[in-house]
Amino acid sequence: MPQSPISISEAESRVMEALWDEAPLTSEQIVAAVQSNSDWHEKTVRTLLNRLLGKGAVEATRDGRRYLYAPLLTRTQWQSQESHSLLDRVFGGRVAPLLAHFNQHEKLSAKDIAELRKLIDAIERKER
Amino acid sequence: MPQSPISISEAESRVMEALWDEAPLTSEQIVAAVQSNSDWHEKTVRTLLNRLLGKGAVEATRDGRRYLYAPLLTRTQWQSQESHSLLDRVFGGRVAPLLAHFNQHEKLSAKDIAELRKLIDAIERKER
DNA sequence: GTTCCAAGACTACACGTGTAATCCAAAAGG
DNA sequence: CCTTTTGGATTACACGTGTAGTCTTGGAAC
Repeated sequence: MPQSPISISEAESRVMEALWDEAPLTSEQIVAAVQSNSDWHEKTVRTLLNRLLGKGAVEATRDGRRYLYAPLLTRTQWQSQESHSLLDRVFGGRVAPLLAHFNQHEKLSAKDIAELRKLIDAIERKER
Repeated sequence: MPQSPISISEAESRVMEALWDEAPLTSEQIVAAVQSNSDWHEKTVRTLLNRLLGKGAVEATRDGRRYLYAPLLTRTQWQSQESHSLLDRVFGGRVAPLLAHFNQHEKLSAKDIAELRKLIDAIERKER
């Protein structure tokens, strides 16, 4: 259990993504990875990385004169937090209304639907 | 089509909820409604209401010496915005991984599952 | 009419966040 | 050694947000 839920900002999550894809990384590698998907200044990325350190979302271990950074907050933990937050804030905490919303107001591709059916089937099989 | 997507904050959405439940309302009624679910100061609620006005998320029509407030941004629009944002930011824009996440990492109640199955069935019937 | 009051308008202020620039120390190069 | 480089630490600053307080103006009450 995380002692107290670590909350990260949108921009910070972009930096985490780099580390979730591969870790540990040097700050230089992180900067490069983030910049491949954005046009942020190197300084910006380093600032975000430091804030993540301060929040305890990543750890830094010395490696010679640099640090190697690795995520402490996992992608799954973060996805849970964000999903929960959306569900509670916007859909009264229930999953079905969320999906219903997507069905009625967003486009679900045929592929989406197929995937969802598979999932439900799998869930139900396990359930019984 | 909303001219440019209206973005509202978490606190502001609490005020919108009052208006989504019932509209039009006077500011006094809004304050009362919001305070039934929170302990915010009346001034706070009025500030949020004014910010929503400024953003074009609500409209105010004069009624004697007061205004009657009504939502312009609909609950459905807001739910779409928020859902989309979560999906794009956190799940690469696809619905199935979101549901898969809930399945693996959150608890889906039997009722959730039943509702989901019904939904998928309904969707598929329409689809073919 | 003058006074008082309430609804709304305007102002306040700290904190997080986006977005960097500057400062510093130790390694690397000469 | 002295200088340059470079990663990291510190500082900057505007904007949105949470959370109110103060100001103002047009009726309501005398």
